Amino acid sequence: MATRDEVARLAGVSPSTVSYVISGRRTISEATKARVLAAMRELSYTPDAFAQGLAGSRRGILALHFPTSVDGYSSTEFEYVTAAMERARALGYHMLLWSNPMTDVMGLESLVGQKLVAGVLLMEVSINDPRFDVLRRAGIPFASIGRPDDSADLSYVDNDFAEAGRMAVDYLAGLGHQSIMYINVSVEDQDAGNGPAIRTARAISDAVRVQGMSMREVPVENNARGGRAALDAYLDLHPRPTAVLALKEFATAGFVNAAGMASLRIPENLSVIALGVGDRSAEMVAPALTTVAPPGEVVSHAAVDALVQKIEGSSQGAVQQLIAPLMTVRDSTGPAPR
Amino acid sequence: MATRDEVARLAGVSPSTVSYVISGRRTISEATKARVLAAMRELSYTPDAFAQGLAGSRRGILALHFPTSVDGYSSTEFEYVTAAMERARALGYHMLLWSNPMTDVMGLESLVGQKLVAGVLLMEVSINDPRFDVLRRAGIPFASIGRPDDSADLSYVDNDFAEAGRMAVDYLAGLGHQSIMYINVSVEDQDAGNGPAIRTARAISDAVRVQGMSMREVPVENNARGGRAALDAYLDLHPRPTAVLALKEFATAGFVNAAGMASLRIPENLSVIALGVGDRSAEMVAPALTTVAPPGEVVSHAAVDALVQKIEGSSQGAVQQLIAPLMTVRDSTGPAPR
DNA sequence: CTGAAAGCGCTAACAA
DNA sequence: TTGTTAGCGCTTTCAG
Repeated sequence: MATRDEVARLAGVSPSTVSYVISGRRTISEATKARVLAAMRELSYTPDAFAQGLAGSRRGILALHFPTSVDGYSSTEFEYVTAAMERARALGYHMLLWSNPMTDVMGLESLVGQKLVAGVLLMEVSINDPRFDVLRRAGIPFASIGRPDDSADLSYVDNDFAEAGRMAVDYLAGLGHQSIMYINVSVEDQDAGNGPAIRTARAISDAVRVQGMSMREVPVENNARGGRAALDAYLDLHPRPTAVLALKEFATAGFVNAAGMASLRIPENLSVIALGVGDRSAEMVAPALTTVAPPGEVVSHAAVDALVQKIEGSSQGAVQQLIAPLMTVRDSTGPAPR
Repeated sequence: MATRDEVARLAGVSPSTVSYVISGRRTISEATKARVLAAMRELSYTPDAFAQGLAGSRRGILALHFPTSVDGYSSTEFEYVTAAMERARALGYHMLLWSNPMTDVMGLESLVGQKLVAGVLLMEVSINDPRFDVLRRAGIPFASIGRPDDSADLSYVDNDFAEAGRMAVDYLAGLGHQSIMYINVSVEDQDAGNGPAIRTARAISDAVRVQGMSMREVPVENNARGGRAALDAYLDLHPRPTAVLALKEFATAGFVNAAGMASLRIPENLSVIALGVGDRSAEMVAPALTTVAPPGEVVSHAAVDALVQKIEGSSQGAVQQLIAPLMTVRDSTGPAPR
């Protein structure tokens, strides 16, 4: 691989001139610029990222912290990752996928201490997430997809759970449903401070109250077994709710499939709305799930934008944004049975 | 952030001594080692990754090239990514997720030219993948999950499609099935050189011949619509096969769901085996899919190991490994109807 | 408009 | 067992 000095020699200019035609931080005559560019192409020169990082301040890598999860990942979550990646690329950054456990505070400190990355984007943020303190103390730019409870000075992008809950409940109310069941994440997850679960529960119970409906909440694990457990819980309810709101896609699929086995007909006997589930997952299930979810790329894009703004100092203060959900009516919802 | 020189000063040693206690490339007396370690902790020192990369040879980052796909990603594919990430971390490397289109040869050249990454791991490899030439020419270590046709000198880890096809067909034969339909990827994907599709088709048709069975092949897009199209094709067949082998999870789910709508009973009327589909996806569908697939982490782990061996020169020659599939019998297979 | 030169924070060869 | 020093390939200030 050619170095900058070789390019300079070939072009008959000083090394710094080569740097300046690349960075554009100095006006260069068209003539020399052309010669330098030609030399660069001739030697197929690409600046060494480590040398650039050491000498300058610009570090062209973002870290995306996607903590390991026991439940595994859904394609919905993956959509966030790929969208973030694409946005980072569009803005001229590489994306380092970092998946240490959320509690690995030391690991995070060390990642940041290496100064490898220009900023950190956090995913799977909990209500009282320990990572914010670490990052704040380290003085590195960061932003998050999701937010903790104390988020006054933070840059984040999050789903508008309040709106999503209301939208789902209002839609069901419009179909004549009076009583719903909410399939929540497991109690352990709730205790761990799962923001989406907590905020969604709040939004739903508010909306239910406004509509004068009733609601039961059932916590289950996010897998097929959890879905079956939710169905068992449902069957034990008297009277049975006519609609179900569910948060996680594996549990939701499990519930719907178990309902089918039990000869419950969706949506004739029972309507189901999946919250926060992406299109592909919604269509893997029969009947295809009606969903209320934010467009995944919008969230990721906004979050990457917020992080980059912090890094490049192109904005003062924190960027805080709630992304409005979209409702996609598919085949799992219908009028309340009478 | 503290630098190495500050640590040295605090510990009362020379800067290089600090480096040597970190790298262990020199024997240091217990006394000074202890003092240096203490100073490092006191200043919470972490070596600067860019300085290390520039000065030394070791660049602690691997790139995982996961090309963007129009069909979106399944959770099965994501499992490969997360498993690779975990393995990289275990071996002391960071993982850069790189998702430029597969045809972006210049982008790949530039990534490599930056010398940011110590090696590249390729995913979604096609039969005549252009990336290998680029990497070979650049002289950078690389390995792949999947393999091209001309793979003599390459390091790769791939699924053992021949074995998978045989395993699936033999199992169906044992259940008395005589005639099967194979849901392949789209013709465009096949033309693009989709290795898994091509090798699986070959394996199945070989196994079918050996068993004296008959087979029909139907190419569809990997989404719910494709699955429905596959069902239409199935219903047009006379006589209808009693078993279906399918390659992609969204299409498979679409097929199974459409079959349910058409009152085809699985597995009573029709058995379905999903090839290469992960457990979570298999259980999102009703009935849960019998699968033949390699353990995803095994593939990724082996591939990362192969790459790191190339980087660290700890092995001569190419590492080539086919991972044996596992069959998980769930609810979508049963005896052939009579 | 362009060049010279001082680092950035390390690794590793050389010297003791 | 430890210290000294020459780079690694760039960015950017200081000088023309």
